[in-house]
Amino acid sequence: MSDTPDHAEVKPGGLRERKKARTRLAIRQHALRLFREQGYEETTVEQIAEAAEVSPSTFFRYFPTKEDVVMQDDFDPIAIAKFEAQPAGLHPVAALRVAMRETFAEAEPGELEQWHELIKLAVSVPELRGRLLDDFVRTGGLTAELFGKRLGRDPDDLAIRTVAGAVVGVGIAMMGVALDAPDADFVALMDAGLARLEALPL
Amino acid sequence: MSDTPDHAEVKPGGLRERKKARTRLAIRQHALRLFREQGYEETTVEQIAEAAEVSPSTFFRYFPTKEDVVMQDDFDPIAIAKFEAQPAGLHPVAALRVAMRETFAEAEPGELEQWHELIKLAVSVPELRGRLLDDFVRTGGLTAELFGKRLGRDPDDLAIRTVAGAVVGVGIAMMGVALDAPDADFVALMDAGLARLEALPL
DNA sequence: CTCTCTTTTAAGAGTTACTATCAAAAGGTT
DNA sequence: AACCTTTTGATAGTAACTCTTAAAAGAGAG
Repeated sequence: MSDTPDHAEVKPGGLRERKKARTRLAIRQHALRLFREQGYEETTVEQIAEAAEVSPSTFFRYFPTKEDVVMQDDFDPIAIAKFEAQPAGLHPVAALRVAMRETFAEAEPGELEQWHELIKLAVSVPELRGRLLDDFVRTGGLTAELFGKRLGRDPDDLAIRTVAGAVVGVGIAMMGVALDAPDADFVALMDAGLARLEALPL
Repeated sequence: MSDTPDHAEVKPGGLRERKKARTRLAIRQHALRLFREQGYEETTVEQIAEAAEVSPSTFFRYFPTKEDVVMQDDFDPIAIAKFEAQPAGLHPVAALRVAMRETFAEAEPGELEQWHELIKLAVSVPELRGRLLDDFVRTGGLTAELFGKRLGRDPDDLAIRTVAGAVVGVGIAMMGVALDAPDADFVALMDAGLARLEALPL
């Protein structure tokens, strides 16, 4: 109950934390490798655990579900900051475009590449696809909030929610396009799609 | 191999077919009742099977997954026909609005009510939500095709896919709104949202 | 270094959705 | 009644989780 634990407090750079991070990374990388080699559904959690040299229970302590190994957005918070940094007069969708372009431009090459691979995996596996879209919906809510803040309006305003929904829809559609044409530049597609949405009144 | 089976052909009005329909209905209704009473996740397939007086294996013969008991659109084919019946000059989104309004206007009151209940269930259960959105994506592809046909253009045209995606996105957003405000008229919301999309160039 | 507290991990058993197989039951035809 | 086909149920098995519990390992205090 006290705010000064008796013993063994969590040190930011302690062995414990480092080991945890290493274990997490190991599980993730072995999982992704196995998914690549033999497919998502064909890979069992047990195999992943074995490859990463941990027990299945440990796997589930790090990732609540098998899906979570694939699903984790690291881009959201960065993109949000960039969005909010745009000049106030800009159309929200325009601001979003700039934020998105900047975010991906700054990402490291390997990171972007892995992100593409994950997207492809997520889109092609039904189980993951559902989850991916779930994330999209969350993003839609977030978008509505950001738009509302920028315009000084209620984020529940129907017009705002409609446009935010359209943004999400374009994201989903472009993901489909990217699936059909694997070499397509997803960021460019997204930018072009969003450009059209700037015609929407707000 | 011949087109005249030796024995036991499928007669449209035979006992077999009627019994199958009855079984299917029984499973579905008992499942939905149990979901209502004790929640989706809390209800096991075994319970449903027992309530419907069939074996678990039979349950899975009728519905490949537990999710499928909830998920089944009966409206799509009707709405498609209505969409294609609209005059050619109309903006695709406008045609879609008319088709949607007519489809729901013709639905029987009980049917619409049950549909609302299913939507609410689907939106609130993560597992079903994923599936619902998957359906939405399928609908997006369908929409792009219908738009393409109507405009005499390639359905893979980026503009068309973008607008179709926006339609889907609005659907998702309005579903969210309907969740927040349970008494809202989903059809009216959808119509209002789509109205805004008519501003998009095509 | 050792004792002790805390966190992390492993092991085990159990639940549930789903698959596969195969024999029994019921529908339908001759 | 004889016979084929479809439907059904029983059984066994897999894999993703969940829960509980005890061992192992990190970290501070003496």
